[in-house]
Amino acid sequence: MARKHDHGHCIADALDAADRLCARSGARLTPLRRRVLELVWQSHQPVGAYQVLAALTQDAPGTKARNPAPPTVYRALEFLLAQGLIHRLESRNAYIGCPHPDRDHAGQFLICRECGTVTELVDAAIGDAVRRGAEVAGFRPNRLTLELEGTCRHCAGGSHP
Amino acid sequence: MARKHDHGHCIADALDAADRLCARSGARLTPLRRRVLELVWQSHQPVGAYQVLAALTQDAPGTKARNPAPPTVYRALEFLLAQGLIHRLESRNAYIGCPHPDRDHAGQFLICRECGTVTELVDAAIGDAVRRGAEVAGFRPNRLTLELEGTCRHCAGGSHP
DNA sequence: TTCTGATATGTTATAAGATAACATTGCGTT
DNA sequence: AACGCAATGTTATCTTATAACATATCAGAA
Repeated sequence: MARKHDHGHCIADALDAADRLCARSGARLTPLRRRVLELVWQSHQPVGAYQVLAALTQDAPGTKARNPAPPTVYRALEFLLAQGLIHRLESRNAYIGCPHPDRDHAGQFLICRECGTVTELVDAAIGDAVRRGAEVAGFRPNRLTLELEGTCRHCAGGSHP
Repeated sequence: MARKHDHGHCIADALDAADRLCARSGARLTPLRRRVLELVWQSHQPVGAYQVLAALTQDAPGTKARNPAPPTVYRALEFLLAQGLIHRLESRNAYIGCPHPDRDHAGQFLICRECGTVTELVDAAIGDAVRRGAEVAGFRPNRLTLELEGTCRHCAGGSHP
């Protein structure tokens, strides 16, 4: 996540991918759900459910949802999670868009303390190590939560301290 | 965590270790904090802050804290976390006693969906893999959250299904 | 011993995150 | 048009967590 990039492109890509994925799977990416996905993608920082709610509330009053309530948002988020279009960051109670919703994967996240940017990792070695560790303990794994808090390349790097 | 074990022993051990650790470090393990630690150790299932609060409320009315409020509990939990005596399970918003508070380690947890039992792992291979993955991304790691949800040996095992 | 400053705890109020339960809408099918 | 189903709206409430300020307690200095 470079400091400067065409984020509009990120959003457009994500929405396109979502359209394709849902078209293929038959899942209904309704305008509301699509809008929530777009809002979650506003940045590479995780977004809270109530931030999404606030943004929805800002939407032109002419829109369907004139005064959305929490369940509206949580239901949309739930749908997007189920489709693998977003992830939930447990350590932050927040949500973030998934950059490769097509691939099946456990979320592994690097969360920067300085700038809040979250980078998703898909590291087979980590997955393997975890699986092996679980196996030794006789544990049959299902869902992995892996969140690493620290300092990202940009915030640590000498170029712009 | 076998189905049957002398859990009183677990608790006693944990409290002893806490006493020793705090004595050495100069941290003040007050009666309240010690009591909260004891309550967190009531089981090998994670315990919520409000469960601790409820238990504290049950304590003999003669005790100092006749009607404790949330901050009382959260402050004690915060202290125990800082001393490494307990861990927080982010995916559950709950707390669990640390079986080896002396060792410096990142929390790696196996959480059973069936029985709720949490086992703490200290797996160097996992830690290494994560560090390596972070390094490749130019990320300087600080705090690791690793929680694996699944089925534990006992609940999966054929002996008592 | 008494004072004092720091740390710990009490108290009140509220913020933030999430869900239960039921009502309504909208859309495709028959 | 009538039905059935999925999505959304609505109201209320629950759980988790913290802010802000008051009081108490303890260790060490005077």
